Amino acid sequence: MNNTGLKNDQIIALVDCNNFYVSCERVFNPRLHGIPVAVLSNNDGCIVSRSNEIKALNIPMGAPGFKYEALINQNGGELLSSNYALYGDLSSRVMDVLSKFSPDLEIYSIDEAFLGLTGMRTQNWEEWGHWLKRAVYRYTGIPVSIGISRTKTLAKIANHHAKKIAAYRGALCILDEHRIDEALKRIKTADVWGIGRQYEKFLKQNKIETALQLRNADDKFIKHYLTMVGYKTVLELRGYACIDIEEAPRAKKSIVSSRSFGKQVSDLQELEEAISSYVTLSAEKLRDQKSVAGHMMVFLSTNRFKEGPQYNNSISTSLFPPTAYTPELILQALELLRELWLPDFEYKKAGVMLSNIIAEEDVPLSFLEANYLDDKRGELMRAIDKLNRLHGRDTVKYASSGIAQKWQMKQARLSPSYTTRWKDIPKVK
DNA sequence: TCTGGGGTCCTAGGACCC
DNA sequence: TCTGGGGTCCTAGGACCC
Repeated sequence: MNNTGLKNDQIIALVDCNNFYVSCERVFNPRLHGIPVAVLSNNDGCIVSRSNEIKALNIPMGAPGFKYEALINQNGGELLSSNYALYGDLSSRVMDVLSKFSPDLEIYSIDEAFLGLTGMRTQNWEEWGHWLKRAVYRYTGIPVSIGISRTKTLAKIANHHAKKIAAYRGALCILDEHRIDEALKRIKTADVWGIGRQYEKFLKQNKIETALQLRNADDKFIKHYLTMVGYKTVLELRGYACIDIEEAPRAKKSIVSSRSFGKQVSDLQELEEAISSYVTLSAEKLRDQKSVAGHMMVFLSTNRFKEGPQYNNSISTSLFPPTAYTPELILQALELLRELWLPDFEYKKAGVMLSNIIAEEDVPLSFLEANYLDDKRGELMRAIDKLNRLHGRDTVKYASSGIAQKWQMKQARLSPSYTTRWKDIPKVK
């Protein structure tokens, strides 16, 4: 809740990249324009980004790729592996452009940002939105949609319409009551930010189907059944800002690294390699935000879509003193894994979660155990992180992560890393 | 053959204490 | 006969987000 909790004169824009991963692929591969294109999740599993042509074929979000491969091919389309190096890089370019338009920028996800516009002067916000949209496209090649209103939740709704209704040409501003009512009337509760499938179902049973009906719902009823979180959503629909723009990203309270394997894995040693890679990744993220973890969990599971004996289990340990020293974390994780592992199962996925995360400087003093940051171990981590940042991930890696890595995920349809790897830079002939 | 990965917040209920 | 009531901390599970 912000300080006032009162109806406000804020102006907030939500900028959302259209079909982001597909749009990234199209920036460097013009052949993909105008044909159905979908991008798959890790391990070439589910469809996580769809071009409009894919949506027109009624292929749902999250569907397993293999089920729709034939249909996509028949329509001259393409299925691609996800290329996060590319998307991450294009995302920062988009955010960079946005930061020139307002100092008040919250990067909400890889393809979305809120812009605080309060205090800016313009006669026509929609015109301003179209101008911003053109600028982002010109500098990055990424098409975006822009919604402008009084609260984040309302800006999301404006954005939704801007994207869906062609006449708005990608930007919509809803500030006066009449326009807000019109926008809310035309949106289902499930399309409201904060209302998911369960709440939609529940609300429908109670004759609340549109955002407008939700906004007008009884306070007590909402608080009781949708908790305070849902109540804040309703207040936001009424124009009371409850969710502030956060310019600085908050430190993570938990960090998970997990992957499905490219094949079934039974062998303990292969699992050890995987776990050790995941720990390495998690610890890097931990040090990136200048934190240490006080708790670690390792988990392991079989393929839930396959017949046969299932095993799905986890085991955890406390870390004292809390640490981000990779070798120590690997040691502990492997110990946990050996306890967790049972022979004769075909494993499909494993992972590591670090939690009880605190800032480096908040590590309690201990007479028994020195803080890793204060001795050679800290120096080592800083040196390795620097090398990997400079020369690419895994320039320096741990022997326990293995060389062969036969369990690695499948990425059969990966596009080149046009912007982040020298040898993949497109050549102009 | 082939079904992702990474987060947050809130609440209820149990354990424990006085 | 009569079986309190409040506080805190922790965890598991459920809702949501991208």
